[in-house]
Amino acid sequence: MTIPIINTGDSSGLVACTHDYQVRCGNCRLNSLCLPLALESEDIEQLDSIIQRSKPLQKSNHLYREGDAFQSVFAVRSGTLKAYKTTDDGREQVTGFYFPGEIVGMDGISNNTHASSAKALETSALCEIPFTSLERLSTLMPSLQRHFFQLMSREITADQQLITLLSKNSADERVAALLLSISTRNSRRKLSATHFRLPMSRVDIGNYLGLTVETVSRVFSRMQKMDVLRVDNKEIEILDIEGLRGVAEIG
Amino acid sequence: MTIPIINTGDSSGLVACTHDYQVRCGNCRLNSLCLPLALESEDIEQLDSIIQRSKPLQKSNHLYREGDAFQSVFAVRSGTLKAYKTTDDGREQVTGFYFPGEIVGMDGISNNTHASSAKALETSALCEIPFTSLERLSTLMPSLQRHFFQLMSREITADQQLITLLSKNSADERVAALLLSISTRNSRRKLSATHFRLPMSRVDIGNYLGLTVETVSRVFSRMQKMDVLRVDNKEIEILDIEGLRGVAEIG
DNA sequence: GCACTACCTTGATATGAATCAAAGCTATAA
DNA sequence: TTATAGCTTTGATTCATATCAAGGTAGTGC
Repeated sequence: MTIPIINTGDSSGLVACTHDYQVRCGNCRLNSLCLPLALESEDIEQLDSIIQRSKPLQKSNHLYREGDAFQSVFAVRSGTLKAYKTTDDGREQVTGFYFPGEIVGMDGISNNTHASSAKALETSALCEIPFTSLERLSTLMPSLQRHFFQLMSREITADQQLITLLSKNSADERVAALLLSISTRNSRRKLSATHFRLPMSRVDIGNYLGLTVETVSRVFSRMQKMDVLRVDNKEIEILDIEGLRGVAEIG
Repeated sequence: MTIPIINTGDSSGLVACTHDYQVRCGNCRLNSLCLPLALESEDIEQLDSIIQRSKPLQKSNHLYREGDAFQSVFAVRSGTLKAYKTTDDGREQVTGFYFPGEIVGMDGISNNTHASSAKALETSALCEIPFTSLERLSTLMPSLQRHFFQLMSREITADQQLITLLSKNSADERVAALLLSISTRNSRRKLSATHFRLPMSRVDIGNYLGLTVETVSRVFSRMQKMDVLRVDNKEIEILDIEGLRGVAEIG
C-alpha cells in the first residue's frame, strides 16, 4: 500500500514526504513515542502488520464521531487532532489535542462506542490500529500489553492534570500550562520548544481550558506585554520560558 | 487468611461481616461490577488466587501516596476512598471518589509510580491485585485483558465527564451531577438511589468540583429551599430526582 | 459530662472572568 | 482583485463565585 504525498505543518517538504511514502513502524521516526517502544524488532514487524495506513485526513474532517462504533485506536503520524464531546445542550467541550506520536481513541474501549469525536485541525496522517488485533497481539506479546496499559494510564494522568488545572488555576496559569505542554511535546519530537505554530484556534484553546475566546486573547496580550511571549496570530515564540513557568506555577 | 470483623457504612451488621469473613471473587456480591465480570468460573478462581485481602484500612489512613512505587491496583469491597494530588504549592486536588466495586490506582501504571494519593474516607475493605500478576493472567485470559482495558477506558471517560463539568457548568450543576453520580453508583450496588450518607466532607466535595466549601454549602441550602433535597449534615435524601436532573442539565 | 477540634452554615464584600459590543484582521473563494 | 466569512483583539459592564468574617453544630476523647 502506498501513501499519497502530503504536506502538513509537521512534515516539512520533500524529505518528510518520501519518508511518509512507505512508513513502517521499524523506520518511523516517532516509534520511540508511539506503541512500538520497547518491542523487539520481530515484534515490531508483527505490530506493523496489523496497522493500516490510509490516506491523510483533511483539515476539519472527522476521524470518528461520538457514538460511532469503536473499532480502532489511531496513532497520529503527522498533523494535529482535537477530541471533543458535545454536551446535551449542544455546546462543545474539547477534551484533548493530539500531536504526532500520540494515540487517540482510547476512550471508546469501555463501551465499544466512541465517547468523543475526533477532528483534524490540519491535514493529518494516521496509523489505524484495529483494536481486536491489538488485543490478540497483546496476549502474545506481554511487552505490548504493558505498553498499551501504560499509554492508557498516561491518558488518565493527563486528564487528571487538566482537572487540577481547571479546578485550581487562573486564566493566565491555564494558558501558560498549555503552552508549556505543547512546548514539551514539541521537544520530544525534536522540534523547537520555543517557537511553534499553534494548530488550534483561540476558541478551541478557550474551550479546552474552560475560558472564553476573549479571555484567551487577553491572556496572550498580557503575556506579550510582559515580554514572556511573542504572539503573531498562531505563531508563538516563547521569549522567557522560566517566566512562563513562573506564570504557570508548575514545577 | 481471615478477615477481621468490620462494620462500615456499606456493609450493615452481622450478615455483611460473615459475608466478608471469607470473601472470594466467586461469592462476592460485587463481582458484577468489579474485575471478574465476564469470566468463566474456573477463570474467576485463578483471578481469585492472585488477589490479596488484607486487614481493613481505617478511616483517614492512606492506601498509597503520590510517588510511592506502584505495585497493585485495588478493588474497593466496602467503604469509600478519595484519590487526590498535591499541587506544587501544597494545595490538594481531589481527583475521584471510589465506592465498592470500583478499582483505584490505575493512574500508577504509566510510570510505575502512583500519580496520586488514596485515602480512606471511612473504614474500608480492599482487594489488592498485584499488577504483574494481573498482567500475566491477562495474557492467558483474553477476556480479563479486555475487561481491564475497559475499566481503564471507563476511568478516562469519567475524567472527561469531570473535565466538562468543571469547564462548562455552574456550581449548582456540578453539585447536582455529583449527587446523581453517587445515586447511580448506589443503585448499581442495589442500595437506595434517593437516600444515602455522603462519605466525604463538604471540603472534599468542593475540592473535587472546583468550588469552595461555602459555595457547596450554599448550593445544598438552595436545593433544600427548592424542595429538591433534604439535607441533614451528611445524610442526603433526594426528594425530586427529576428536579435534580433538571438542575444538573444532564440527560 | 465537658472541652476540644473539625466541620458546616450564613452574611457582606471583592474580584476574575463572562458577557455584550464593536472593530480589525486573515484567509479563502469568486 | 474584491467579497465574504470566520477569527482575533480590545473595551465597558455584569455576575457568579471567591474571599473574609463570624457564629453554629457535631463528633471525639478525656
